[in-house]
Amino acid sequence: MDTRLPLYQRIRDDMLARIARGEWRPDKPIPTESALGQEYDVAIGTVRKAVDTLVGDNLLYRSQGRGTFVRRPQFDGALFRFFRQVDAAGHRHVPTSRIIRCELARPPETVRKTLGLDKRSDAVRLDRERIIEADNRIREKIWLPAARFAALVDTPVEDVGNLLYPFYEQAFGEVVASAQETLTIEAAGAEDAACLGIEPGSPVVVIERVARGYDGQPIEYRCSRGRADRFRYQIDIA
Amino acid sequence: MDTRLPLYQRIRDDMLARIARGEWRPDKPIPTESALGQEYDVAIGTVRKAVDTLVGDNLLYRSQGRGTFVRRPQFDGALFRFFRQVDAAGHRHVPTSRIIRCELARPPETVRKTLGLDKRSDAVRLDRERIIEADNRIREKIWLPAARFAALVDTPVEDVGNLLYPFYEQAFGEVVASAQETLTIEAAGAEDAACLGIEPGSPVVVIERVARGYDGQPIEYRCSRGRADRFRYQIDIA
DNA sequence: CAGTGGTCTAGACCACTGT
DNA sequence: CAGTGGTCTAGACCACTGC
Repeated sequence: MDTRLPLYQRIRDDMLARIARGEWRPDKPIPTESALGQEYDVAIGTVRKAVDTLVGDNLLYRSQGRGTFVRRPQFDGALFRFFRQVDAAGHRHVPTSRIIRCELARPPETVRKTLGLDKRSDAVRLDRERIIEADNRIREKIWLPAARFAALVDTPVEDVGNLLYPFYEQAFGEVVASAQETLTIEAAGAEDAACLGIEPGSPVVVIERVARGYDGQPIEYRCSRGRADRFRYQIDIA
Repeated sequence: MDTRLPLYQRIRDDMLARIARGEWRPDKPIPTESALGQEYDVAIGTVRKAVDTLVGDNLLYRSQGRGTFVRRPQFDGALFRFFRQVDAAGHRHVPTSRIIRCELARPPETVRKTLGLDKRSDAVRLDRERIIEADNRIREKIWLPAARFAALVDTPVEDVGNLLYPFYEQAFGEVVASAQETLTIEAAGAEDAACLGIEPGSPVVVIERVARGYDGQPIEYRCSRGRADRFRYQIDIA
């Protein structure tokens, strides 16, 4: 505990650690402000300021009269913001997912480094196809650290739902709290072209994602490919 | 003034309006907290809370011992985040800009609606080429409301610098405070292919941007095109 | 040194929630 | 109704800036 930092920042850091280590779970209330004030032996205003910063960072949310709760991160849908998912009639499609492969394998060098694995360790490889529209699919190659996810290879694919992050939390207690995505364009190879229903050489959008827990440790590496002509991404800059 | 809103929110709204109408200018200090407390006839803590929200939204910044200042928005560089701008030696390139055309013209329907112009009004059309690397250029088509920017067509192009937003502020007092960008991929037409030095049909990244002032009113419509094979975009999701 | 924002406290009162 | 967070106040003391 760095005593040079203001009290409210030290309290903030401690609260963040309690979320990261799972002492406070998503959608569950944290102790009341007066209880925290007593526990940390500070005035309520100081606790409020610490809570304010975490609310500002979207890690907590307040509900007047009920309490303050841990935010459950919700961005499994982030990928779908990238692709048009509205059909001619204006209906939204919820993409379905199909797991093609799930096995222990030796990850490529870049994936190994990204996940922070040592040289000799295997990882769980998960290949998946997602169907946004009849003629618009996404191919995903996913890598997970075997240390935490090895049991996945023995899980029947029926037990894994359409969305992976809720499944990670339910089955392994791993909560994805943030992610970094890198977006590039490349020409489709023969295999991708066949899978995506386009000509070889047609442009393909490649989205690489590293998903991390509250503590910043990498949980998942994911590489998704889809046809570029159905791609649309919108961003607000402030 | 809606008296149902908390005091600090009403003060926040009023301060925002003072920024929007230019009473408080970028990089200039606003009145001290105690002065604002007297002016609004509230306690300093209430002013602090109002200022806190504006600092949180990045519209103000504090400097201890000096004062609180209006943030000068800085995202003219936002476009460059999209394209690789580091050469083989690791040096960063500052793109240069060349204005190709600057005239009054009738804007396309979509541009007219985006800028909120009525049917009969012209707009300033600005075509520009930006050079990121020797073989990587961007073509920009820019539209500006004639009501505020008509004098631009009589301005020598030498007076316009490499960056447009600082010029808008210096010459017209218009400050760009936010923007929305939409990113899609399309096949290069003959003209774009020639300009960008690629084969017709090659993939091109299209970035449409609407730039707005502090008050949310549209200031500029901009459409930029560049070769997709040099494109890279990185985003953090939290 | 005077003046600024930064931190921390203490307490009053209000608005909302669930029982 | 009791308990929660939401608003607002008032004031003490600290740390930094510029003259």
